[in-house]
Amino acid sequence: MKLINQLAKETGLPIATIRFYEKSGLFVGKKKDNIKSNNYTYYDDEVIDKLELIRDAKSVGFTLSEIKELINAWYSKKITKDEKLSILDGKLLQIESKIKELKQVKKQIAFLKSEVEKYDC
Amino acid sequence: MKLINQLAKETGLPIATIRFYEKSGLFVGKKKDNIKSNNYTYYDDEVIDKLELIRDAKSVGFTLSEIKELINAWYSKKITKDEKLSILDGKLLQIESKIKELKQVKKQIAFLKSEVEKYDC
DNA sequence: ATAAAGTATGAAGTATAGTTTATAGTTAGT
DNA sequence: ACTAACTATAAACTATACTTCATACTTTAT
Repeated sequence: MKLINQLAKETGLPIATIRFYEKSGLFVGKKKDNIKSNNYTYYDDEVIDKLELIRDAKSVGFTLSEIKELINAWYSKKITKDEKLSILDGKLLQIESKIKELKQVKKQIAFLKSEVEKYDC
Repeated sequence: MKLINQLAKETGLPIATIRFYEKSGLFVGKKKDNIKSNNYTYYDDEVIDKLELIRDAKSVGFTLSEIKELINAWYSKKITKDEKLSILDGKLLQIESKIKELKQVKKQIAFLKSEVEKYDC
């Protein structure tokens, strides 16, 4: 079980950001009832995976609420298997389309490059 | 030469968004001096290309200021050829890394799917 | 035992990317 | 000629995603 500082070290995310994500419902930590002196929150290793998923998914243009939906598709017990699979398939489609758009942008940049090289503009 | 309504129709972007992008310096339109009765702005076809680039690049996580940098690398006359090429190469690297992250996210989703299918959770 | 570092919480503040509203003038269709 | 649709501009407003601040308590190292 890890404290928030540990999460920050392992993921490279600022503590305040991790707290913000937790508050946004992207994951939860646990309070230890047997420890009465403090109010610290403990996180298990699963949270590291979630934070890394958040980091990656964000950098390719997913919003936090899309990521939340994705995470819930896996971890939530409130939705059926079929609903989970359909959410995951939806995300896969979204990713395919993002890959297409990235290739499109890449093509445009390659074109710009060749133009810059051709004419000494 | 196109009016803003035309740009909106061709790109699918709201007029207000196009105005916002123009105000943000992502492109410029032209006022026609010979027409004295109105104050309309006219855009040439290049602007359509820019708007499509903005749309695609945004959807894969580029910020407006990153996109501006990219567009300027091509259209600006104020920077040298080598500077342009180095900016474009930088963007290509950024795209490569985004593609890697997308593949990573895809892998994670595929894994989640297989788990959902395996155990009937 | 005390100072430095860590944790919790709430609230306010900031940056980015728009969207909406208000006002006013212009053009096009009938 | 007149109405509907279009254009311009500025300012206020909104949503998302953080970041900073203030306060207070806890743990760790020396």
